[in-house]
Amino acid sequence: MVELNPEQRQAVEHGEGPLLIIAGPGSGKTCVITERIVRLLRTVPGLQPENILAVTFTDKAAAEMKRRVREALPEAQTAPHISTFHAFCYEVLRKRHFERMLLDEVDVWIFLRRRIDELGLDFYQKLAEPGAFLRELNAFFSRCRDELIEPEDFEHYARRVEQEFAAKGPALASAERKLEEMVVRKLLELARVFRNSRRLIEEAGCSILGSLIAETIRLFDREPEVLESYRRKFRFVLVDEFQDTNFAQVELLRRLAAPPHNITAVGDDDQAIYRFRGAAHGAFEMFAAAFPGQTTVFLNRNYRSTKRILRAAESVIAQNVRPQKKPALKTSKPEGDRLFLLHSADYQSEAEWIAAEIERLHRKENLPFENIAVLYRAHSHRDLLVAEFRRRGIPFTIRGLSILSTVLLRDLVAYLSVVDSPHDNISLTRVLLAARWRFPEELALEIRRQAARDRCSLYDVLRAWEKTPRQADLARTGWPELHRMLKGLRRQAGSLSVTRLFDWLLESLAPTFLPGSREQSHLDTFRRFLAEWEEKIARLPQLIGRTAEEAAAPGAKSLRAFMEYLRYFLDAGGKIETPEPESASGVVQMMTVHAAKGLEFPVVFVVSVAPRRFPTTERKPIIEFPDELRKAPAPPENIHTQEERRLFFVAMTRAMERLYISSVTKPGKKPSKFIDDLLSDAAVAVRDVERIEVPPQEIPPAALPAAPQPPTRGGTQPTLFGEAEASDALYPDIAAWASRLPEISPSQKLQLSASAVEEYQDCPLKFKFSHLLKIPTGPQPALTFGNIMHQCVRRYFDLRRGGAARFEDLEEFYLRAWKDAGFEDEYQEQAYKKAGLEQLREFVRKHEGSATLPLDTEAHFALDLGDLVLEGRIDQINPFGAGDHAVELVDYKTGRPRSQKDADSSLQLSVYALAARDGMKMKPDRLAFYNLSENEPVYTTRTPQDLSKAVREIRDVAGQIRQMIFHATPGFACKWCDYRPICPAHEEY
DNA sequence: CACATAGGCCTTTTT
DNA sequence: GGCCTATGTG
Repeated sequence: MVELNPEQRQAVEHGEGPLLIIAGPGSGKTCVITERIVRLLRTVPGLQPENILAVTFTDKAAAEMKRRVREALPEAQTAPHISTFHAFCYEVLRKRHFERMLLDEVDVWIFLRRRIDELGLDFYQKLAEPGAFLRELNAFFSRCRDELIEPEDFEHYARRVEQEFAAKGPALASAERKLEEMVVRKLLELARVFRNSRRLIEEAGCSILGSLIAETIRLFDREPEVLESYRRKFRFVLVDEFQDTNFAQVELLRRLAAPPHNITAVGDDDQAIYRFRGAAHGAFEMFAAAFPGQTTVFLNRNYRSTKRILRAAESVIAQNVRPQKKPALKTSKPEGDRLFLLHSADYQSEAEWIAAEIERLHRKENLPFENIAVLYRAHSHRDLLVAEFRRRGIPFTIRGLSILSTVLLRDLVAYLSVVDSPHDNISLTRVLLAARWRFPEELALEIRRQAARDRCSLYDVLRAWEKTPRQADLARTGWPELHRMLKGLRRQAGSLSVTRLFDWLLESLAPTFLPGSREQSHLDTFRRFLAEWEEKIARLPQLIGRTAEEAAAPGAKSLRAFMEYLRYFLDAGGKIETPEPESASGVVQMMTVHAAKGLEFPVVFVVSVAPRRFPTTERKPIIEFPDELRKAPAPPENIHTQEERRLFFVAMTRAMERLYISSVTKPGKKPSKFIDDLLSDAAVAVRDVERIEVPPQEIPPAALPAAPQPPTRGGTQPTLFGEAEASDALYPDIAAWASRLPEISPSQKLQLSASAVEEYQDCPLKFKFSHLLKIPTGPQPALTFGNIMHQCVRRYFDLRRGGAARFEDLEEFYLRAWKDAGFEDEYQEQAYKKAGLEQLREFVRKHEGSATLPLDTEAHFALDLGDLVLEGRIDQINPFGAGDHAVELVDYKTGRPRSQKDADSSLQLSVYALAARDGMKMKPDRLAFYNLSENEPVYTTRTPQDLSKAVREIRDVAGQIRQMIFHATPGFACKWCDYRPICPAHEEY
């Protein structure tokens, strides 16, 4: 028997009736639950283990609780039912012949993406990215499910709002009416899509994981005798992490725990951090309403942290509005070390200082690495620190690491992609970089140049060369061997299962890893992902085809299908994570604060506590849940900050002995709000906190031109390819390759276009890849479409020049010019095709009656600026106004409509104006972006000063190019960058 | 004080 | 690409 404190004992010994245990961090909560189960079994007459139901939120928590109970009751023949909410519901439903396959969020996304034409999308749709809103829509439907709102309920609501609008609409002012009309239209669309998606999923014999609870409640309400049998069976119900329950879950518990409500809820509202995935605000309020007459016990004795850590954590959480008065955390532990409040001016300095400190703790204080945890708010916040750990050789492990970003998997996926589509230029580029293929960069560059000239793929060039004297050059490389291997795999790709194909690929490459190594574990995880995919599509072929027949076609389950699935998987936000290692001894633990919940470490670093990082800025969901439909208590106004603060509180209370809080702010800027919170209690600020000013780095590395780095890998690690000799042959050294200086002959004038300059400004490395290394990318829907539309506009004016321009003629031209290159699928292609035709129809209508003909179309220019040549093509030059040589320059835009602001600040228009003025001796008095999507032009002008400024901007870029500055600037735009698979900024090791 | 502009950011996750 | 916040400007 464990020794219990008075509050713990009260919780354990409580008899019948609802019990609420508010358990602060480190207060021995799991122990209390376990002991309570043991005590109930010993004292309640006739109570058997199987009469107890205990629910948690995660598998991990359930497994842990099972283990503890088993240890406490070694003599028991049976065991209490301990599982997650979802597993419990699944079991209940299955006993009632529920045979549906469960889809998680990613698979729901993929399933619906394949049937996007059946969803009835209108407003929530994007041409360039058909699945763009799917995640938001699913999140919204999931929100509805958490509030027990079914498609029919939502439909009722939408209809009601529609009727209200019909009644009051006519009285509204026009602008307001339009706005409200839009709201109604969106609601009706949501109702329609909700209904359709539910129907499609059900027709396929599936159910959404998140709807299990609602379905179980429906079962209980429909068949009271089923509920009654569970009530009789489970005489006591215990729920862990109660603060994370949502309305549906409370409703489920309310049905299970009938009077006298033998339910025990354990939780802490100060640790509620899962609102984003549906946890309701005010779970304890709901508890009080559902189970009247509760006894509340506060467990506030902390067995984890020092007094100083607890006082600091308390001073932070005290800034939250807390409805419940609860006693402060106390401990019999010593005062302990002071907290270290670090302050750095930038993230690089922060990373270096922390890495150095960890090194020091390990060397000087003999602290084992596994005693140290680094916690961060978002995964991306760890990047610099990881680089620093690697540089210093500090061992670490990352929880929740997506293996697809590791070098090994990026390599293997590239091979798979080349096997599937040899014309995937980027993947082939990556494959050829492996030392094993001995493919010199000079040769690769020649091939890329040839591909650019011939407008074909790298693979086309390689194959063509095999029949020419250039074959001799190829023969000196590993290409013949690689090509043989790829062809062999490709021959089998249509018939072999992906797991077999993958095994074959591995045999061919013969990588060797130490058993238990990180690489081996990643490999195993990916292999398992493939096997699970095969099982999944065997049960639900509709995941890989739109129709069952399509999915059953011969070869449908092959590599092609998998690669497509993988693409969708990533679009859907899917992540393949490594399983948690059995033991993490000897390595620093890195994880998000969310992942750290429930864990404890002797030394904790909370990093990047900075404005907009921690707390993050609030981002409201694109589709907001209507207040009117909410059944759980309404959240307070500043809920976001409060939740972030709880997260910060959770982070702090993970520390047992020593806590480092690392604040980052540029000089003169305000630090994170949480730093103020930490220092809000004057006594704590003075007594318990030691401030450390981290010296800034001399030069932030991002500002440096990328210098070739010595290979840091290899050495003691095994080599990936058995026959490669050099130690750096483990992986293609993307970083070293990407930082090789390109050859620009100094005598040659730099040739630049407006888009090239903009590309450089966007990401210098991207510019280098495309303009200097000439790495070709594949066709893209937006570009294919844009190209066709430009041809059509040109055709229109050609027709007019020859007389009449009828829409029918243009239509015929359009359909003949159509190319199917690059589209994601038939749906996207048809959507584009339709939109283009509509735009052209409107274009013709709009230009009826206009008599002006262009002076020129697609006018090429090359403007010599002395040290560089500006090149480009002006879509259209029109006569404009009365002045001599006065013209209007028009650029047609097919994508997102450009705004006035876009036009005013466009470098492209400035360059056109420059070319017209200085190269063609015209007066560009008006510039226009013509938005084809809405058939509206946006006009702007440029003053001579504007043009000088543009020239300066271009010269500035040219100067940086001459200085060979080509670092990557990773950011949000990377999501759409074709070069991502070969970008060193996206390699994790 | 109201408004424009520039700069920095872009989560967390259940069978 | 869009949004939010801190900062600059009239």
